[in-house]
Amino acid sequence: MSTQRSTPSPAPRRGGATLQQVADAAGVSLATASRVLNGSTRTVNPELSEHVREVATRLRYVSHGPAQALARATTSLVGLLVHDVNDPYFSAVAAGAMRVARERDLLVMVANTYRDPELELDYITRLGAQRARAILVAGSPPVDPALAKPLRERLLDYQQGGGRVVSIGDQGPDIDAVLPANVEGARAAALHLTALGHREIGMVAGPRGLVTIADRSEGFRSGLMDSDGDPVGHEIEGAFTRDGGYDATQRLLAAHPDVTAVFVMADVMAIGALAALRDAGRRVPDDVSLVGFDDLPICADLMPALTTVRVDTEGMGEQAMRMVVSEVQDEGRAVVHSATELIVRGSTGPAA
Amino acid sequence: MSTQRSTPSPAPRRGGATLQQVADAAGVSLATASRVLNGSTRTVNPELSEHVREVATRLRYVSHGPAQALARATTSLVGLLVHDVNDPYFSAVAAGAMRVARERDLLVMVANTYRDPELELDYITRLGAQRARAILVAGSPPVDPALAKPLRERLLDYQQGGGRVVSIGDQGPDIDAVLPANVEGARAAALHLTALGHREIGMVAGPRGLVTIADRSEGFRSGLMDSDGDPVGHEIEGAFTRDGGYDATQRLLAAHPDVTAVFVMADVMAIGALAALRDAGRRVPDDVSLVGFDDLPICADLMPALTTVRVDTEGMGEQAMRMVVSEVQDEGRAVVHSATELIVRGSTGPAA
DNA sequence: CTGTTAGCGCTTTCAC
DNA sequence: GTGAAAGCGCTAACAG
Repeated sequence: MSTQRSTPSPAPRRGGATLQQVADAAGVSLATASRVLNGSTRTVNPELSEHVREVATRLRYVSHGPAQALARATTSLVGLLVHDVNDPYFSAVAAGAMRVARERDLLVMVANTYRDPELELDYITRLGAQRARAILVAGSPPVDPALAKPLRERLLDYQQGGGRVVSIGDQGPDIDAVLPANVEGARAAALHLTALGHREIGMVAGPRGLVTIADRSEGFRSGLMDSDGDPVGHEIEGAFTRDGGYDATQRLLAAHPDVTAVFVMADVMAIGALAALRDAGRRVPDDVSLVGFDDLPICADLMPALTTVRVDTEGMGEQAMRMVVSEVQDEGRAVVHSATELIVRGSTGPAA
Repeated sequence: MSTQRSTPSPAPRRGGATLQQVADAAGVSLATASRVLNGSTRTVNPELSEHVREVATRLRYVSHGPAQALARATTSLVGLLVHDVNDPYFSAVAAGAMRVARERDLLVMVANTYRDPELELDYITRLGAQRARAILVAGSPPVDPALAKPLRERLLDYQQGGGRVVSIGDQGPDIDAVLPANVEGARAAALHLTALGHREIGMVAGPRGLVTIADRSEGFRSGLMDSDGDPVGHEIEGAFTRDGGYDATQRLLAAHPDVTAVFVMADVMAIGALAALRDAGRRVPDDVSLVGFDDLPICADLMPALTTVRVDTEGMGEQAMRMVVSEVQDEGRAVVHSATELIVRGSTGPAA
């Protein structure tokens, strides 16, 4: 576009001085400058070192990440795949992960996949292209092996290329994971409800294709099974959002007006369920008891406060990030379990 | 650690094949392979192109981001500085920013600064070192120029190095910004309350050092000023969290038991305020009206639903990210305003 | 403890 | 339309 100049003017350098310039200005070799400025095990004469450091500061030297990555064949970048950062569940996981990333001097690239398999694959490729040192997968994998396979394979590819993968939720063999006790938590919720005398119980599920939901559903049913009085669960599916919960609850009430308790498999949805119950004129917990899952911070401030199953979301994020920087196990994959706990609050009470 | 080998075994390549290997396998030059595989304006014979593409796929070639960054002197990485991703306000901004980042094929590195100035500076440096193409600053800057200066200067440094900076909130001259109408929104809240007949009004502020809070406080006071009946505002400061709001409201009630309305300058805090009011036996809105700020999604589902000032958080995130990739203005900085709107719900009513 | 010297993988003139 | 070659900025042997 611009006219060619015969004397190539020294374009204003993009990122300050280069290491070479610092070395020259300090009267040392490139190697020495490198050693003092960018962490090396090799030791350098303290005085010289100090001098180089001064010159670097004066020249506003800033290391060139990409160049270092190229030379070192490794980066300090970690990818984090979430369904949606704007969902409190994932933002908590992200916050946990970032806390330890910060301690370890890692930069976190967050990718919102909107639960779109194509996007997920694409992001993994892009993170691989950036030579991210690791990828954290926070979203629940699909139950259907056919659907899970592409993701899993792409992850394995990436892993084989030298990257580390840690998943929150089971992505199958060879992929390290931290596993929330969804089954146990849901089971506890069921026992709680049946102990209160509930027999006709609604189950508001999120997308059944997700193992998270499948596990919670299964755990709840197993709890029902082991309770006296032959309690029965009526399951309905909804979108993984507030409105999805609202909508599903309406349908549940229409189909089974006699339920005295509802188990909603995610708090985001439970918020909608609470609204639906209210709009339907059902008092909580007097007419209908409500139990959620995840224990989002807002739960305690809902009216009534929501009984729910606590999941240590931040802790899982931290744990996953810790695994990323840990030594890889020689034998088999690393699996860490994260406990869940039933938190009883005001939204549950004895059956009417 | 491991014993030195005389024959340096060809270590399993970290990221699959290199461009050179693809070129060789395809029987073309490195340059040609580069042209077909990584976007170039130069045109290549369609057949040859197709052939190279096939070979690349077969060899599982994945471009090497850092190497490209080095050669091109530019990256597709953007930094996003937030106080805390786990705060719904920031996670919404992040979600908006990521949506357009995705459209533009940009990867977003998110940094949690916990409102720590040191950390902020450090992250900017690190993002600069990674040669991030731009930095989005989402957190409110400090009011005190002395405190704002280091951040501002670091940002300017980065910008001078060729990076783009866009801030949500005013970081001063030369830094592009998207500015939420905090003053106007707060003003509207005041007018709403005084119109309902309130005269003794509590103001629960977040950290007064932040311009966001200062603006909201100022706007509210100006609204009070322009109202009839000489309404008076009692301001109290609290931490920028649910508990901060709870605590500050308790103190407010103790100091000014006669308030009939409370304006809380952030919804996160308003959630705590609502609880404090409830715990103090004040009915909302019968005894005390409550107005928040931000319009977090949960507001509509609180009991009562919270009257609040809507801020287009996601929209601001989108806008900011859009500015990042837009042409830089030749003259002066780019500033975009984002409107706010009072949303009246159940938490406000006529003065007792 | 310090300097020399190969690259790391890719882009981009510049010739052909 | 295609290839050869010169780097981009830095690290890591290797030799002194």
